[in-house]
Amino acid sequence: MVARVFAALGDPTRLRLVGLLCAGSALSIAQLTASTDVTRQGVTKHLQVLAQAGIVRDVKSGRERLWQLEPAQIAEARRALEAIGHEWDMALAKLKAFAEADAG
Amino acid sequence: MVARVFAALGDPTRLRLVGLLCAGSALSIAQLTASTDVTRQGVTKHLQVLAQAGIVRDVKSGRERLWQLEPAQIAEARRALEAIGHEWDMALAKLKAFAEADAG
DNA sequence: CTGACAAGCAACCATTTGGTTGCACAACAG
DNA sequence: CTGTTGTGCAACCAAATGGTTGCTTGTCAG
Repeated sequence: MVARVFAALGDPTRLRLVGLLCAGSALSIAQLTASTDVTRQGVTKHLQVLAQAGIVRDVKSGRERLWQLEPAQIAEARRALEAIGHEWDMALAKLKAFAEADAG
Repeated sequence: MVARVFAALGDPTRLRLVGLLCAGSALSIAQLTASTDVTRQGVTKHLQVLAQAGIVRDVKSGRERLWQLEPAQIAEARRALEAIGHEWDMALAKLKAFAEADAG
């Protein structure tokens, strides 16, 4: 469900985490915590929300757990927004054509 | 804040309301309620959330209140997702170039 | 083995959210 | 004026959310 992806992105802290991860390198929980203003446990919870939405993926490496972006769901959300915008544009064009036919 | 837009879209009922409204015609609360499975008050609350995110706008007409899409915020959210995808692609290209230089 | 560091697990808490019901109010039809 | 319809407002409720603290577990260095 694409709504889950939007919900996962609808939090400033999580959006910041995504922003950090989209730079390409996989980051540990401790590293991500250093760039936010919440606790490590809070970051863990946010990462779980993002993972459940399919936005991030974890890879265990030694004693740390590295997180990286999984851009497929983000691309799907983007397509959903494009569809909304496109449908809206079509409706506007139809209204405009109707108004011009009415005036002419 | 773009996070508010994502949060507003992160609910199935609200996403359905947006889908109904992006067809172009402004709809009343009663009309929108008929296409969902929640109460009229529930729809009203959802519309308030969407309005606070700048996604919809209301126009009073007689005794009813018509709602229509305001696609500017949706376009901005779309641009945010595009930026994430783009930054991710750039990082991937950089990694690939590094790997090739390492191999060659 | 011992210590230090990364992370997990569980409990707990306040606030928000999604949803309801009940009632009041405004506007149109007769 | 009376009834019907569309909406608003407020209270209320259960569940989810965002966040914390405390303790345990696992892994690496010396």
